[in-house]
Amino acid sequence: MEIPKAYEPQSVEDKWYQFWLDNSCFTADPARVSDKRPAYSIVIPPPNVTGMLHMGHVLNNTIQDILSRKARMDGKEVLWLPGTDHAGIATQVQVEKQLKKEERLTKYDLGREEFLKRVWAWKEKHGGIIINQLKKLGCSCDWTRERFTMDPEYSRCVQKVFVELYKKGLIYRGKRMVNWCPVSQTALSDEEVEMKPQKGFMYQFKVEVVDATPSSHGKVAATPLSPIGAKRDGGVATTSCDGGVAATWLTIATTRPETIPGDTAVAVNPKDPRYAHLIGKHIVRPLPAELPREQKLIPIIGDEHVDFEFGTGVLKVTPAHDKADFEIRKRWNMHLFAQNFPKHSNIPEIGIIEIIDERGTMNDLAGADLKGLDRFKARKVAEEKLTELGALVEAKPYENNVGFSQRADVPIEPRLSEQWFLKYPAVPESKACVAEGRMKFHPERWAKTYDHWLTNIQDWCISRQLWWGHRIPAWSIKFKGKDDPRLAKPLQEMLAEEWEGNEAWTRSLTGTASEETVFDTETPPPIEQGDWTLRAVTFSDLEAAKLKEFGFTQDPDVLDTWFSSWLWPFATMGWPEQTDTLKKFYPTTDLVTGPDIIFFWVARMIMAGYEYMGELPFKNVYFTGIVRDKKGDKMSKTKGNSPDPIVLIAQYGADALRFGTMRSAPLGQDVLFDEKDVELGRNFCNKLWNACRFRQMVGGSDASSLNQPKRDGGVAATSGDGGIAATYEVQGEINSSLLTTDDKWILLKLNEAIREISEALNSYNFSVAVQALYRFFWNEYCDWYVEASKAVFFGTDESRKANTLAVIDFVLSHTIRLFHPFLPFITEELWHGMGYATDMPDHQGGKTIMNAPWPKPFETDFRDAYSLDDCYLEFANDKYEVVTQGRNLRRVGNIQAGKKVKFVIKPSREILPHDSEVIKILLNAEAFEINADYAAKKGTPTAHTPFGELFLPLDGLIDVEAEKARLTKEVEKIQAEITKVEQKLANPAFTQKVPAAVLQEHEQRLVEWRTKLDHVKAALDALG
RNA sequence: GGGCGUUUAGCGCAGUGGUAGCGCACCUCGUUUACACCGAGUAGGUCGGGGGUUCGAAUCCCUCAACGCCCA
Repeated sequence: MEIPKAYEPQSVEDKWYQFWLDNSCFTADPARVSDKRPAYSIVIPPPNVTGMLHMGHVLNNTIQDILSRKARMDGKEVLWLPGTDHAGIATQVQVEKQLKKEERLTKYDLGREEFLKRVWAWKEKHGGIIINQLKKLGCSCDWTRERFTMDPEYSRCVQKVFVELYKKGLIYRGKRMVNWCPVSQTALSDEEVEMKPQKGFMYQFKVEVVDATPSSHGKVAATPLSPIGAKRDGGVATTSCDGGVAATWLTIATTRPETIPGDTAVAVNPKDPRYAHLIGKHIVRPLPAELPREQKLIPIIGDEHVDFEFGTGVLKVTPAHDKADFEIRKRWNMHLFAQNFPKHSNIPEIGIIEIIDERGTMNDLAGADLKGLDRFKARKVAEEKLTELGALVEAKPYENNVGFSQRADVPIEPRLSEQWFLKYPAVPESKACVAEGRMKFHPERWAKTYDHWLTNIQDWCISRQLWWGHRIPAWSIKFKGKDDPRLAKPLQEMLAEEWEGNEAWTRSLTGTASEETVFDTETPPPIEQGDWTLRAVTFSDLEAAKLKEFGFTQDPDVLDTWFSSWLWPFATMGWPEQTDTLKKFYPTTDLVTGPDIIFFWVARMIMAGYEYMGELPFKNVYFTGIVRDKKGDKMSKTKGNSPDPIVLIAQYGADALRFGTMRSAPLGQDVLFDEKDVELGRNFCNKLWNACRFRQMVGGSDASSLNQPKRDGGVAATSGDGGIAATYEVQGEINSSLLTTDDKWILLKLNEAIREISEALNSYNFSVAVQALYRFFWNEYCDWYVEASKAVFFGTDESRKANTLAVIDFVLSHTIRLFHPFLPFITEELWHGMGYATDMPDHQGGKTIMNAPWPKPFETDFRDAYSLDDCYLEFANDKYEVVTQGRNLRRVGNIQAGKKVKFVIKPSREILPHDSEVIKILLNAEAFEINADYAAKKGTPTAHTPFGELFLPLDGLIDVEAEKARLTKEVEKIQAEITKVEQKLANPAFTQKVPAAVLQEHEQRLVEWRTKLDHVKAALDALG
């Protein structure tokens, strides 16, 4: 049958993926786990359910697939658990965009319920895309266990966890500064904010300093300050206008003048000699301009955190719109509180004025000039206004870091708002397991980053003002007292019994033991003297129904997406039930993810693992690099520098994509991806294909030397259109006595490769493993062994031919297995097509290469049986050196690559017929003559080789001058080396101190170089 | 400002104290019965700069620089 010369991956890949699915090859069975068959598990980092496969996914999932497939071949019971993430903001934004584009509607037009229907519809339509793409890539996930973070059971886990943490007092509600995204209109956690350098201006404006005393009703009366002497650069300035009353001015620097109306204080460092004496006085805030002077007075306070150097050393404090300023206010007010307000009785508590609304628009309190403007527009207007007032001192271009919303890519607005927060559980355990090495990070350095984050950990803002996500399982109702008629009778009774102090209590409204609700009350704000809030938290549907009945309303917010993904390793395995899957496969073995989500996800999973399973969730974490383009830029949709992996797969094959990606992905470094890598992968697959094709051609079924077919193939391995057909049989036993030096050489090389590749994989060094495979297969097997084997196949010794086939089958059947984790499709095709599957029991490769045993380095017995002594490595290397030298001579003689010529050697040792035949073929020589008495003519190109003096008799056809020049250059090179070694050896410090072995090695090196020099000089002389 | 990482041939990378390597690209030759998605052979490097330790440094130490990432 005609076999295609080039490998055609498309049909092969689809065929085998379907075969694996049909035969449940990826399905893990906890019942099969035993001491002899240990469990191996990975949970996939769940991709965004509506996302598309990108190069980052390719890298990440190829690695997981390699680990999984290798573990199967190691005889483990493997669970690679897949699934998708609902990805709150990302998905919601996507659907909103679509809605706007196609129907010109906003989510508010539809209402929450209807909008969520649309999101689910979107999910149904697009949710399968990325899963199918992973299948295209060859991922061996257990699809029967596929999970989605909003599956009903999963949602229940999320709610259960929320309730338990609330009960423990770790979840609380609070009015805090949060990172607010004015576009998505939701709070974001610190981790979702990306700092980006931003070009803007540093504005300096001056304000008047006044003495002020608060009047009895809180208003401040001002008297201009008498002149003071201090005059500093940019700091305090005293001006005296026309003999009038002199005023003192402070200069303040800011990048956000639009927030001036929100300033409630000015802070200086109490240790700053320029300003310390001003603490306790007030300044006149320039904006809003229309306010009466006494309403614009704000205090100057001291705060040790103020940087002397930054700006003018005077900081405007906008507690409602800046995190640091919020903290300053808090510190100051606490300081006053601690001192019972004695010292600075003229400085009241610092207030807080919100001037920007949730959409990033200035509100009424921002003043007539700014009101209604977008915050960036307002900045311009504020600048104009300051100029108009004569307050603006300067505006200098300035670059600073601004927090951006990762999703919406707009500057976040620090904003005070009511949110849910979580105090992280199990922090000490989580820190210890990595610090003590029970959990390993690869590369190790990420452990530091992890530790640092855990040390400075901040409470997690877990609420999001979104609609798509897990609704917070908290309900509330307002009431005035336990007798408030707004409360249903049972609630009144409950309050009467339980409501003492502020402790939370648990009750079952439905009277069922398994269904319960946690209750708690919130104190009303003191000023309003408003209602109390009765809060109820439950994950029980029955209880929730009851709450609704009693008039409770559910919190409108949803939980941060990561609040569901941090449960992923066990929630996907059936937790809280103690399922068999959970029992056998948790903790998981490896986690493969990007370092960009080390805080978002990895750290939080570890904490959840300890909190809920009492154990770490995985033993190893492999952090991939970031995939960049060949110029080093991060790949992104907006830049358009990210190739579509699916297009690449269609063009080159999934194996090629995997191979190319892994080959260029060094441990711990970013991956500079180039389509050339995929092309290389395709070429490699083609080489593999053709090497097998060669085996098939030399050992076809009509070859008399081959055994009769043993069986009829078994698995339907072959395709009528393009596969390799099993038209011949696998060769049987290798006959030790018939092994050539080439055979021994390649077997020893194979052994080296097995060792090297296994070691690389065990240490997660994938690119090293791929490169070792590449080198072994291409440079050692194809370039030397296959070529050398032609000496046998073109000969007449049938038993030798059969033996060589046996060696080839041995090497190929091992090599294909070594390749399988990297190139799952082509290896499965060849495994069957070459007939290697038929020699194996069903569960060990007979059915699929996936379960074929991973090759092990040879045992001593095996080496002895086949006389695999390392001396054969050296001998064969010497032989190939003769060939290389000979090819060099061809080049010297300008012999065209295709032309057959005669070589002569004056042997320095015995050369057996087989070896001389190999040399002849590898040199593409007409003849390889062994002649101890050969007398070369002047001008005959010659080279010294390990087998003796090699000649290429050409009857003076060569360019003597060019060859002389080449050899002269060679002489110079060798002489330089000799000088180097001689100098070393002449140094007594060297000869006396260096270890004997090193000294000996240097001495021998000198001898070798000198011999070589003699030979090259002789060759030069021979040219005349 | 603090931390981490990187800097070796045109490009991408190996190289844990003892003769600087691999792949790709380049250049030359070649369609020989596995493969032109191929084969053969050249050429190409003061190992980022400076200093130190050492008989000996790409490798260890110090320092500077550039680039990248993370945290303030």
